[in-house]
Amino acid sequence: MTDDERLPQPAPAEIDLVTVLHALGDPVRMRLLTSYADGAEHSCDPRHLGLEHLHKSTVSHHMRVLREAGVTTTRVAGRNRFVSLRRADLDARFPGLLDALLAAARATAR
Amino acid sequence: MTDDERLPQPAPAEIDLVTVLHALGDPVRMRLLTSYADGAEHSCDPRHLGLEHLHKSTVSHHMRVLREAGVTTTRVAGRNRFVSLRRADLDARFPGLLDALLAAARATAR
DNA sequence: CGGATCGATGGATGATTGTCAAACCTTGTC
DNA sequence: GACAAGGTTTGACAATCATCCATCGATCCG
Repeated sequence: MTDDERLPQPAPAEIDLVTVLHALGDPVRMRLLTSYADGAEHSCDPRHLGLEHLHKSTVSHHMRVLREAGVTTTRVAGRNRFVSLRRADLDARFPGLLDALLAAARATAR
Repeated sequence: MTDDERLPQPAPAEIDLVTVLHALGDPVRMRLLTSYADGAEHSCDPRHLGLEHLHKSTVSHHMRVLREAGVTTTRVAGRNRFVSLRRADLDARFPGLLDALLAAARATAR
């Protein structure tokens, strides 16, 4: 099976603010963040994310940046990856930041 | 005289979230932000900012990035520039974001 | 087994970026 | 006017980055 493994990610205490902001300072990754705001797990398919124009390897790259920054976590299940927000870890380390970011993204994206 | 002019900066409504995050996704500029958190005006001298190791033109570059992102404003007075946070504009556009960022920076920088 | 699917990986490429150095410009000072 | 002071601008250079393409690995399905 090899289910329920996680791709490499920083420990909660190692999440660095500048690294997180750098990760989110890109329109594609900000788009991914807003997709993940529902708290659910998401596949990596660009077509499910409003990123049809991007190559799948490019999306894979962006998801790696988010994961290595500590923004997301990726669960491996079979040949699928399920990506979700590390909301609890982020809220614990940077209280209010994630909510402010998501609110800002929602307010300006329409 | 030519006092009290401002270097070019985006209008409040033009401040873009991703651009702001991109600007702050750099350790030097995050350091500048925390310096500006007191709300006061600051000179551009690297020695007044804990950036003695950086060339003055490098600091000038970083301050330009912050200003063009809408994070700071620069008042020209004689041969001096006075840089300060655009706190009101940022709070109006992204409520809670600046406070969360500064709190996060304070919490992790010591 | 054979083929298809999901996604990661490695290489290549063009664009962006952080840094320094040197020159420049404007303003204040002698 | 000559010179110093505070910053900006330009050029150069190395490093990083976003993107695509091709390939690969593992898993699931007939």
